[in-house]
Amino acid sequence: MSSAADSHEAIRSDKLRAIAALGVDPWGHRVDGLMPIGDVLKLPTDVAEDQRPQVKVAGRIVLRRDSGKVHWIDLWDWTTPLREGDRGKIQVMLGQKQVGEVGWKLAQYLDLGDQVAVEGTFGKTRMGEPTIFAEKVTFLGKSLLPHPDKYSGMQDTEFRLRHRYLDLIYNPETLDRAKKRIQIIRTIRRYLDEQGFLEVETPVLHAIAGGAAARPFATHHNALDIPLFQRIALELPLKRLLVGGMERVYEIGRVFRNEGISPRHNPEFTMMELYQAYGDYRSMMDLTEGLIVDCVKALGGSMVLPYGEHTVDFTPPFQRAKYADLFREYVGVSMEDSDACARVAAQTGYPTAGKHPDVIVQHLFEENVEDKLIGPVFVYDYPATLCPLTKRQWGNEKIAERFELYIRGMELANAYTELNDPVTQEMTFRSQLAGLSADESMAKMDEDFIRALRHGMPPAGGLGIGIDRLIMLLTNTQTIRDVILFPLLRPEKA
RNA sequence: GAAUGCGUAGCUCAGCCGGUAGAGCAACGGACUUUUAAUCCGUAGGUCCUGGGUUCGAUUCCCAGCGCAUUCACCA
Repeated sequence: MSSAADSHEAIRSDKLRAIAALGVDPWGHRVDGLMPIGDVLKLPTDVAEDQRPQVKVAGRIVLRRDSGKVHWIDLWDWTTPLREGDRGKIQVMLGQKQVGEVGWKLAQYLDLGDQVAVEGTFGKTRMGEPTIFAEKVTFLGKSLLPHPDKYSGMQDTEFRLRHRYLDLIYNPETLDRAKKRIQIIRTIRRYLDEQGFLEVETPVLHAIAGGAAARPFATHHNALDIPLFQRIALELPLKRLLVGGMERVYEIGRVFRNEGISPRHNPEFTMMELYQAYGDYRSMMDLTEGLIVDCVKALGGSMVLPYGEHTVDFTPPFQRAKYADLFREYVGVSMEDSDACARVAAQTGYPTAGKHPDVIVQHLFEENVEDKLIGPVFVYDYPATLCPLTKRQWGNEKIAERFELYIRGMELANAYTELNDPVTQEMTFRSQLAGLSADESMAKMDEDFIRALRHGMPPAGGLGIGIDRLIMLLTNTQTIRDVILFPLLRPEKA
């Protein structure tokens, strides 16, 4: 006997043919009048046998017990998380006398992973288990490959990511997170819509990948014979819309950065950016707080959510702290004292020669402050040179009107009073370009954007939120790959 | 990109200080009309990630490669 002839797949294929030989389509067809299994499980079971309600459900066979003239299968559909206590699925009894001749033959060919619909009465067994006593079985689809272990499920990270469809079935957290993600994004849309923002769609393919300092993915348009880049930010097109009089706009969309992969970085991720005419970074703080509080509420109620070994308290108002104050507190010197900063940086081995003082300040901030920011805390008033798209404070050119929202050391939101002065904007673009190495400086100067600003952009506040990281935080997920259904993996070898 | 760890049956995992491998579940055959990770009897299932090296002999030791994970680097 060769192993191939004996394989799970071969055996299941044989069963599939046997099912077809019964005159039953092994790939199923439309079924009407189905009830969600979650709803059936809520029906009362303590009724007399002749009073049992008639039900009809469809789902996947996740467990099977065969005891002679009666088979028991556990059916699962997406309305009930698998493995949650013993109510994660519904038990179905297939009795030889009850399901008819074809139904009984069919029962002999059922495997874990197959999909069936059953009709029957709903009650409980002698042992008190809620059960559908099947009168009719309809075959809906064969699983030609065996499913994961019914008890241990799937543990291997790579296996889970490469078989997300199985992960969704056997690890309830996966489906739960996917649902929560949808709910959070829906909440953001509702919140912004209520505030009068318009959701817009801007191009993914850019001739110039601007709006952030990141390496883009490059592609090529054949008919025009031009290089194109996938967007790395939403900012520049949205601000053009501000110039065009669209006073409150936002976009929730995928951006792409050709950089490393880590528990917090996926090459494509989802960003929300919004721009509000006549606002500033302080109006963005209020809006951000309201938005996140709404998302937390949408998930169920508690304002204190677990994250890893810690908790995060989202009860408003969030703390607000000046960058310079935090800097002095944790670094021990004033960020305006360039010599002192350089000295502290040099002590830790950081090369300071030729670096702009603000770059050194930023380094020290990242090293000494960021991971202390348990938050939620709005850090505001940044050193200006770090923020090329941000308006400077009126009367203090060294300070940029910007904040970042930190929670558990993660940057969750980033907002500015937008720079609407085309002359300053062009200057900061150019000075930034001058500091970039050759491969980083690819076509970042967006002349058309400057031209748009010359036509007059209203003063405005702008906000960006990394949606994936927000969802990580709100769903207690430690890796971005688990809030994205299909994170990038190296392709399997053939 | 670097360091470390991991890769064994469909799944979850043992094991081998070098003598070509085991368990539970799944599968196959049989018994059982109220089971609950059903139980009982029996059977089969493996390129021990890939390629080299050392050795009489490598799944085990060594080297290289591939994949994944963690940490770091990169990353507004």
